[in-house]
Amino acid sequence: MVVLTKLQQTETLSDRAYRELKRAIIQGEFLPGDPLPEESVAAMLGISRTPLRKAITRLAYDGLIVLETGKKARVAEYSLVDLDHFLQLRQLLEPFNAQQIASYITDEQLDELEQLIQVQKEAIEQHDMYQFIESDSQFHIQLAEINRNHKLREFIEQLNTNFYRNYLILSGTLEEYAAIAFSEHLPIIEALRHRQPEQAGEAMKIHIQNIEARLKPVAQEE
Amino acid sequence: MVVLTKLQQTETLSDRAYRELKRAIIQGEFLPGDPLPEESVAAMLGISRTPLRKAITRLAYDGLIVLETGKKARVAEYSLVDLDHFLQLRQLLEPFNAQQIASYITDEQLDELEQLIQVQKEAIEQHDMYQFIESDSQFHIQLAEINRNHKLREFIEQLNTNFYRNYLILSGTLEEYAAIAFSEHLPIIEALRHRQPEQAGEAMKIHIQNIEARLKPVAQEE
DNA sequence: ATACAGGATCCTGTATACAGAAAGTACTAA
DNA sequence: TTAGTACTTTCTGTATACAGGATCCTGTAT
Repeated sequence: MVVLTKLQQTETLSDRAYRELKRAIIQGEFLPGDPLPEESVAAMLGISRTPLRKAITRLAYDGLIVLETGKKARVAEYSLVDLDHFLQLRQLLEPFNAQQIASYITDEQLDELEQLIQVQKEAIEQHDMYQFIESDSQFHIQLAEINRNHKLREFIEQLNTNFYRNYLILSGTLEEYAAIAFSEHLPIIEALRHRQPEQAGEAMKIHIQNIEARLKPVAQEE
Repeated sequence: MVVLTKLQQTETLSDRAYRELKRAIIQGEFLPGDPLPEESVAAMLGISRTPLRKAITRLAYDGLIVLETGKKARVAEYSLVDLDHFLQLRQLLEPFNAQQIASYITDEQLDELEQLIQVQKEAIEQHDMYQFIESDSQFHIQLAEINRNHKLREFIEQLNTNFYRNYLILSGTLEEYAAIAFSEHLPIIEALRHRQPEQAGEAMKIHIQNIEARLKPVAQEE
């Protein structure tokens, strides 16, 4: 007898509100500090406050929204110190991840990563910086999704989501770095392709160190 | 002119529900797999479903509760694989934390840690294993609270909360290890007391490696 | 007995109502 | 003009109602 896992039930309004709000915040449609009054946001989404409140609670846990009892929720604002903190943790977790998955990544997964690399290349050629950042972030998140350690996946995803949302805002001079960042992804893929844990970890470590180095000058300007 | 930060407003019913449920789950009053129907849990707490739902959403993010659309929430069940995953991350994050805080920990903070150590000692003498685990977990969480990296604090707290809740259940033979675990805390404090980052990180690394080693035999029995 | 169908029951997801806190506004006094 | 105060509006926190899905129970057919 064939056993299939039942398909997940229809997405709830709350889930959709969560996805849509998350997207809007990441893409900068709501800016850091913007207030998010429940009634009006719910009206925008065409739902009531109840499902929205759950979505807001989740976004607060993701670090995208700040909640204070009795006050309006607002889009989180990050300082450069926060970004540095995120990078410290990425520096710790992402090379570890790259090293681990090198031993069990599949060819299909490698192909999907190559596709993302391709998207990045095109984004650079078309000077579409939003697309670049989006696919860059996606590259790191997708690498994490391969790991069997679910908590690690969660952590890396959270760090990247928080980080890239702000990277977009901070780095006006991003364009010149995009090509470099892109080129650093190649040795990571290469090491994974050859199932070399050490090299994959090392390549990721170098990449994130460089992200940090590239962010520093921007921080100086402030 | 003297400026004081305004005191936080009264805790909401939702916050209290969150704290109370978290406590009940960690202390084993609800067991892994137990269903948590909103209506009855709300009735137990003497509140309505609305504030409870927010508490449940938060506990789900903490990993203490599992939510599936349309189904009853239930207390999360962890496998030994999950525990191993938590330990891998603690292995990465906690030595890093110990190393960082060594350079700026205050004497007051060290004193508070010493007090926790004292509680642990007493718990062992009185064979109060629940108290021991509680204060052991608290020791690690309190070390994280000192770090200025807020995300790191969050991650370590989450890992410890999830870990210790299950440790209690898994380790019937805990008593013989409690004294050893306790003794491993001493060099950590000692290194912090002398503001030696390297040694603090190393002591924490050894400690967590040993936790892992002690858990392995238990895993074999299963 | 075992498997299945139908119905009753329980429970979640959602909308809505309302009290009291927060925020905004306009008016008064210096 | 500025500071302060009373009033109004807005908004959150909470309770509650209800529809439809999930679950459980019962009885029937194999």
